[in-house]
Amino acid sequence: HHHHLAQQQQQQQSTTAVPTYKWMQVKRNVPKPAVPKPAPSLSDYNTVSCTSGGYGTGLVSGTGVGLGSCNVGGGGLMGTGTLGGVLGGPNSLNNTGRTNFTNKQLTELEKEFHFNKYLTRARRIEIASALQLNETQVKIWFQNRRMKQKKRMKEGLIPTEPITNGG
Amino acid sequence: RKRRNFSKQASEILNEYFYSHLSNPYPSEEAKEELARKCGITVSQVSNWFGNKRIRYKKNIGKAQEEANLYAAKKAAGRNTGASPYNMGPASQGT
DNA sequence: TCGGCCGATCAATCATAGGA
DNA sequence: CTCCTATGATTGATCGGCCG
Repeated sequence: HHHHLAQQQQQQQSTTAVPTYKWMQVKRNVPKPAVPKPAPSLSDYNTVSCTSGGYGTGLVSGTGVGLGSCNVGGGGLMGTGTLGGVLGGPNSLNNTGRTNFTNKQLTELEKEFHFNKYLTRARRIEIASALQLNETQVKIWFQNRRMKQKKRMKEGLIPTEPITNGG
Repeated sequence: RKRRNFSKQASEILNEYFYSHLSNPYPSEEAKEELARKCGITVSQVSNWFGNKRIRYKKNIGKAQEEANLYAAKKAAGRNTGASPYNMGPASQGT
């Protein structure tokens, strides 16, 4: 019940032709598909090509797409983080822009999570810096983590460790 | 850990709901609970199923999905003469 | 008005089950 | 048994709504 409207685009009478509904056209602001830069210049790395606009018929839920396209090189929150690691960061960005958290990073994050489920600005900065992640990355990770634990509680009432029942 | 495919019956129920609400295949929490009960799976599994279904349907728009639609459409039409299995509120559908 | 959180969802991917 | 596809689960990241 949010960005999805059961709005019919076209109602075809023929049974073989299915109408295209809004939800089928919903395209999300997919993260930046990594930076295909085999020859990263040591100086002019400022030219971050973001896929701003240009979705054509795509129904990007975003409001006035243009700035939120790139999750990296943004502003405010992520100061030195730079998710995409424009400077050739050690992060494991996937071809799709999805960050591959390393075991170490996950371990640290989990450890912190056990310490406290919520982070403070200061704490976040520390962790982000320590793990070489974006502040946003850390924030989102905790966000997802909380939701995950909540889900676990709902199903098996067992926080952490999805023990496989032997039944 | 071994993943188990849902029973034929469960898949049937889920598909019936999906294609019966193709215009808005976003079951409400309540509907999910109902589906979960009828399918013998958890609500999360129902959510996963719909999530996968929606995404995969989109990836096949123009292929065989339309055919699948036909399958359920007919089915729903015939069975709805009495107690329709889609009595659950979809997700803020209609007014 | 802005940043953080929640709940739901997306989109890509992993690992396995099932069919030829 | 092997190769390929279908399918359930996982998860980083996005969307809209709400709150201080």
